[in-house]
Amino acid sequence: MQTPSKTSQLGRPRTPRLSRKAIGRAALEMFQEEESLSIPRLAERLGVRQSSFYKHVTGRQEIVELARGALVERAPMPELKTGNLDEVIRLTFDALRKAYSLVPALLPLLLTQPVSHPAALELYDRFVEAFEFAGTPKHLVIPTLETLDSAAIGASLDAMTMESAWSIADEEQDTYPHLFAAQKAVAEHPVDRFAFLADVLSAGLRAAIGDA
Amino acid sequence: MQTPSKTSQLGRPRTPRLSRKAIGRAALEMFQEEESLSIPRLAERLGVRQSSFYKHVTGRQEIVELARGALVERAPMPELKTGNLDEVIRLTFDALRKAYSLVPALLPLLLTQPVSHPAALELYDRFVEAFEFAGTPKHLVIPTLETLDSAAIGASLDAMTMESAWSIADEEQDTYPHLFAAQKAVAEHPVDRFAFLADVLSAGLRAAIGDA
DNA sequence: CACAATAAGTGAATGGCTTTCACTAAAGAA
DNA sequence: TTCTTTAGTGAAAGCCATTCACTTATTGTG
Repeated sequence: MQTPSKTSQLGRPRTPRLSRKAIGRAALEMFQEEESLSIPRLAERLGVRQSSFYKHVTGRQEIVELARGALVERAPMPELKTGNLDEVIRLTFDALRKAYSLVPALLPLLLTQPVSHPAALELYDRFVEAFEFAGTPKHLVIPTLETLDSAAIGASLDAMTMESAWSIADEEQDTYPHLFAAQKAVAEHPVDRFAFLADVLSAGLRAAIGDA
Repeated sequence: MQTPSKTSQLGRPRTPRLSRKAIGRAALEMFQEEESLSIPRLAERLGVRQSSFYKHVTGRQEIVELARGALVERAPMPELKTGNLDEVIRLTFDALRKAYSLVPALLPLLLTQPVSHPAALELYDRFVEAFEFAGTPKHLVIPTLETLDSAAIGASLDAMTMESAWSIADEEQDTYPHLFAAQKAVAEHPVDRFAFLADVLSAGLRAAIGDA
């Protein structure tokens, strides 16, 4: 008649097994490794049953938002205390694309819900501060940030749809002659997409902001 | 003993009830109206059982690609036979964003799979032709198109996450002072995001292409 | 023309998913 | 100590995509 040391799993555990932070981190990890999020599988990773999540979180969407938080916390915030607009543009773009590139599979989900995680809001708050410090007119700061954010997401997703965004079957090459030739041209003379985008954004934003 | 005129629904019908084109159109319509795609509900719309789709299509992803085709066919192709680079940039961006804005809910799905629908490939083929005609170096045409495409998608998605991409609770306004102030500034002095982006892209791409 | 092969639907089933809810047991407050 | 709240469990409901054996019509072949 031994004591039921058999960890009965039922009832409140002596030490908590879950927390919002742990959920966010595990979700991010899962996105990186499996390119998708499933609550049963996340539960398995955390040694817990699926229903347990709903004590900490209202649903799937909130888990995604926690993953955003975990992503931001992992991403290093650059020093932006320069007054140089070009530098702020490039550093911001680079910080964003580096973070996003870690988890391309998460991006479509991040895109469809507003940013509400405190860590993410704080990050953007600092970006805003830097743009204002660099002389951006107040009403253009948000559009500027949105532009950089979209561009960083687009670039990271492009990198995910590896190779090319356009998939042309061999026998169709003559049907789309210009597109096919252009793909060949860039294959033979590779262009660093990130650098290209950074140049475009830098020149474009400086022009748009300066004209204001 | 009357003949079983009761349309038995079983076996091959005298006239086809489905086609790839019809599926694509219905899927696009469903995305517009319900902001999501479900095969059972799509079957209901088309007066058919869910399993029927798999005679025309290999799976969900292919239905999404057919929706892309339907979207392209609905979108009007602009006249691009000008040699003016700025004009080509603006017309391309505008054509893309107009098409994407019709179905923002579809965009995250389009982003995650390569373009393979013939109508879409033909559209991009013509864009490529126009950029070459306007003097873009061959190896920069694809990066340029990708930039415009990402920007158009980003802008259309921003418009979907209505109001603002950043959701700050009232009691947190002081926690993110710069972000909050910037949001107020743009609210008081509204900026046309599409026009802003078009200006940025135009200036930026012309600079990047010219420098090549 | 007969008849085999193929094509287009159906219906039922499988296995995945998210979410809810009554429950249990521990922690914390009064 | 007793009461309330908290953090887990387990079972179930209701979605979803996909598969497969089946039926019936059409198409191709000798």
